Amino acid sequence: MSLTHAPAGAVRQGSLRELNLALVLGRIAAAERPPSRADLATATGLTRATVSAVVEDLLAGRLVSESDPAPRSGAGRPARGLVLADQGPAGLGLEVNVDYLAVCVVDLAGEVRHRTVHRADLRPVAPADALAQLVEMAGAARDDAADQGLTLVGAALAVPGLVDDAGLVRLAPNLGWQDVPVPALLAEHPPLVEQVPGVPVLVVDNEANLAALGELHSRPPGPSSFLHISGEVGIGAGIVLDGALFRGVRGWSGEIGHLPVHPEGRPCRCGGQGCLEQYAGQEAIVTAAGLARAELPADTATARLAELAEAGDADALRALHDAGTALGVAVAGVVNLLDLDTVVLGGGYAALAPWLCPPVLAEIAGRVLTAAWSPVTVRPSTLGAEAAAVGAAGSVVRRIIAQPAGWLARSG
Amino acid sequence: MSLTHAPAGAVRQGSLRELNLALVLGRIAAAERPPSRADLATATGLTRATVSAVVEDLLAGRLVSESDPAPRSGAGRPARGLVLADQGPAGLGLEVNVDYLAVCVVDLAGEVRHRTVHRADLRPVAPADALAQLVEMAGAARDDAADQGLTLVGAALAVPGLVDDAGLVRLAPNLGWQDVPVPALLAEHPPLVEQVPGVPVLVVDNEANLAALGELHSRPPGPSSFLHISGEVGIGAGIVLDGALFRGVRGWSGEIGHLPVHPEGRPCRCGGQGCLEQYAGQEAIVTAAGLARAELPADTATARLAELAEAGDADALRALHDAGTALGVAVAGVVNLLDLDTVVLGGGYAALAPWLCPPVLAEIAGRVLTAAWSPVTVRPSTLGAEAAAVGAAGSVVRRIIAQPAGWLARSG
DNA sequence: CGCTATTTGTTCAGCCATTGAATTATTTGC
DNA sequence: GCAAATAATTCAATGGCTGAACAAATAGCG
Repeated sequence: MSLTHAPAGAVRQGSLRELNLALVLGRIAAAERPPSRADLATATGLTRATVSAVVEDLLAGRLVSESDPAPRSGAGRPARGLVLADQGPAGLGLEVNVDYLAVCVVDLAGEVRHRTVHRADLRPVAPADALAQLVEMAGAARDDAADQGLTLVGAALAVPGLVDDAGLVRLAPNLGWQDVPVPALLAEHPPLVEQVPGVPVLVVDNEANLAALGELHSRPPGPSSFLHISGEVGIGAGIVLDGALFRGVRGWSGEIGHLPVHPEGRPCRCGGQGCLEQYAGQEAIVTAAGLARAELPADTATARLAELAEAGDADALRALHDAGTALGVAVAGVVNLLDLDTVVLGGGYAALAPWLCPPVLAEIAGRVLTAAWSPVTVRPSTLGAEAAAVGAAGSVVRRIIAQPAGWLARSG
Repeated sequence: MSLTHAPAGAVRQGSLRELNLALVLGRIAAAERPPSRADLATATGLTRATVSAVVEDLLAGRLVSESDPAPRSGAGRPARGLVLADQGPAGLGLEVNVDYLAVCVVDLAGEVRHRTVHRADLRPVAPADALAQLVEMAGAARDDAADQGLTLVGAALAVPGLVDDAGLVRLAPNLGWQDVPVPALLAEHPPLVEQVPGVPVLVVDNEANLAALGELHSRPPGPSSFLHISGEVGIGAGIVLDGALFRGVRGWSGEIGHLPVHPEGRPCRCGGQGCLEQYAGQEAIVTAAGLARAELPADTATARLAELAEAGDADALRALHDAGTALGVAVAGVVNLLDLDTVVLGGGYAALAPWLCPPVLAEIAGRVLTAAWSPVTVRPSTLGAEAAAVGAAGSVVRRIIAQPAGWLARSG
């Protein structure tokens, strides 16, 4: 699942071109402003002749296009800028969450070209029905994308739960899903995307992982190692190390919600005691703020909390402070362990960041060994509400950028 | 420091050979039994012709040698097995610890070909003097290695503390070192190793990191992702993910000793409260076991504890159980976060593993979300006392294996 | 013992992609 | 209008991989 580095396998004759296609395209994608062929040559270390040849392939495959020359001072023939094509391959992002379904389409440049959200309580809905609705939304998205000259080449589905390698959703507790064979259920519908060598038709992954990937690929480019925490009913984390998502041995990394913060504390539904989720999960905060859960559906709890805190409600402020402290204890442990310098608060935490950040930073300052020498940044996510869907779609186009040869082979 | 994947930079004409040299050599190193050229061809996907050419380079550079044909049943021309050369490049491992200096030499195959340990309390010794003594030991090691046909091509030094990118030891609290410019101090002595392109003359790193690398490269090959915990006076961890050591953003990962296990508990010298070190560090265990610290030098405390536990001493058993429980809380958090399936207890913990493992496993079973589906192994380190020195030397030869082109260019 | 089947390893012409130098293209500045 | 400067392309040369044919060395079998 690692997207950034070259294949560990054999380097055959043709791999050379494959690798340089990926190298050049990756540079174009990472550049701040449209680079010229000459820029790419100096940046990559290839000769201008090679870059020209590689770019010609990319242009022919409609992965990049020439832009207006970037204004430059000085003499000389003006450069022709290269940008990722705004037509061509695109990724389909899908998300099933507790209180909404989301579908979006992201193009090569990372722009969201289509977005549909359907708000509904998904807990009483059977998985097959939820997926059927998602497929319907995706069909409309594909048509919209086609009108914009985009071809969907892969899909990724975000779910709030544990997913195994085969795409089986083992357990999504807050959604009430257990052992749902998503790929099999989706296979009953007509295919949504075109098959391209090297790009899986469907990837199913944890929403926290995909939201973290979205953050990784957001513009302007941020750090290449960070922790992305999705605070919803449960608390999940996506761990990005050296520009790649770390999924763990079985793909179940990031269960930060069950880090013990008070080992002899409140029992948790996971069987443990004193898990973070019991102190900083949505329900814990709501309860601590003195709000009746019954009158607060999951999808408005966060907004209500932010509203109260904004108004200066003492109970809400105290609840958020306590939650932030518990979160800070857990984050301090993670930072001590992994030596990260950035923590992103996403999901429901994004809106609560103004009140959560101070106590988190305080715990980090007091508990992280190296905090004195190098500061840790804690900030809210830059992506909006359906970050996981955007990240999912983005993960598809990143595959094309990492391995353009497959797409080029397809389009002749 | 990532050893497995291809360079992220340009893939020039000659890189092809470089990559395939590394690929083939890596396969030879990883193989259980000496592979033939044909085996390598099928394993790598290269043609037999290419493998022959690549192997010829490796043979000419004395990185591999042909072994007696492996017994094989069936018809056909017998294969000639390829093994890593037992002469040629070797790595120098150095270690400064609280109570000993260690030097060792490891060959390409990972065999320890020389080992010297000098036991002494290093705390009152000035860093420059300690390093001078180490250099003297290393000189003898180099001569011994040369007699065996080995050429030292790089050195790695393990220290129990935080090291920055430049090799500056920022802080080694238990050794009493602070801001010690190790590379500058060693540069005052005659060079110990031959310069080889692509292999740094000296790497300074945390002992926990290097011990973890040693575990990673030990035979038979273990898992490619695990946590290696060095329990000494302080508690450090080396984090190996997907076959590569994860060093963190600044190289200071693995400070597991300061994971909060009782957030409002005992104050720690790091400024935090309730850090693991206060409950499972050597001093904490010794104190809890009712032993007077004064009469127990650091280097015998662990042995004494094991002795008492073996004899059934109730205080010692209770102290170890409590320490194991605290350790288990921290480890459970790490496993939840990173989804690892193996935890290795090294350093002083290795000898105490029989008493530490049960409570650690109990905490994991109770606190890890996925424990029910997939078990976590907790076991003592297979390397001996000076694991960090062996790992340090091993890290040098792994560089040669990952980038053989540099050595081959040198030896003509 | 000799023949065949089988597997290993090498040789060699062909080919693909990169290289580096020369060439063409297009602008700014004087 | 011309020189300087930068961008991009063309093209013969080169290095390394490929695939097929060939040589080498053994087991099995009559």
